Amino acid sequence: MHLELTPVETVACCSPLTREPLSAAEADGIAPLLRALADPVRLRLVSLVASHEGGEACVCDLNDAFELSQPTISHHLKVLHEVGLLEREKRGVWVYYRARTQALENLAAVIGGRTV
Amino acid sequence: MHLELTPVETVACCSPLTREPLSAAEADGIAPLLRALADPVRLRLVSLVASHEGGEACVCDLNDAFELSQPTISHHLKVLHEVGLLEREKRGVWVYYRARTQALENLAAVIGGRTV
DNA sequence: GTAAGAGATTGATGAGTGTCAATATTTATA
DNA sequence: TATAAATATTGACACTCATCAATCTCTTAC
Repeated sequence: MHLELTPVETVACCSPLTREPLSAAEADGIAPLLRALADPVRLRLVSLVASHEGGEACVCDLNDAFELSQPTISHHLKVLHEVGLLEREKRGVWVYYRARTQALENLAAVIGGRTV
Repeated sequence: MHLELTPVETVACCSPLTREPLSAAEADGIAPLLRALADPVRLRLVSLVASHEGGEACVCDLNDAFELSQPTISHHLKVLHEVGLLEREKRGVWVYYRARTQALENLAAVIGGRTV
């Protein structure tokens, strides 16, 4: 129950980039989402989670997919979670992440010029 | 006639983010495009150009739309051009930029999970 | 309660970036 | 040729960020 809107919640309200000029406020809302995605490791993390069976993936699996330290992966997951692109769920000792596909679709709609 | 592929030319070849895990190479190709878009000013620049009548806009108009110095706008336009999202054309003293909407659509397809 | 494992946090460091003032380049015109 | 206007480039500075080693927190098992 939080009142602060994550960037992901602010993106569903904009018409496509190519239809009419984005307002400064809209751009400020969308940019953090893109910045979160604009890293090769985070792109692959989102892709790994989203395409994983069940739509979710355990951090333990994600760590093995990269030749990066565990804190680094944890940091990237946090960035994606804070911006609202990934959901977190702790089950026992393990943490599972799930992609918000609706958020990705909304973002794509703003960039690509299609209506959702 | 250049042989180097701009990021924008490498993005049309990937299946959606949510369908199968992005390879490291694919992620390296897409990230620069997203990084170019992941700035509020550049987002608005692309939007201004793309939604402008005729699909193109003069730099002189773009400068007036922001309270930023002329070199700063020029810098942002260069970033967008280098990555292949904007095309440049010089006509007389003025320079016109045009958005590569196909590139935006391809990028949106990778993010949003739809096939182009 | 103690040990072990999963994941997050902290602090540090080097690389990258947005911005501006100053300057350069290019084009048109007088 | 000289002058003015439109863009681009350069150099500098503050700030952000990706990464790691070390440490911490939490959960389960013995």
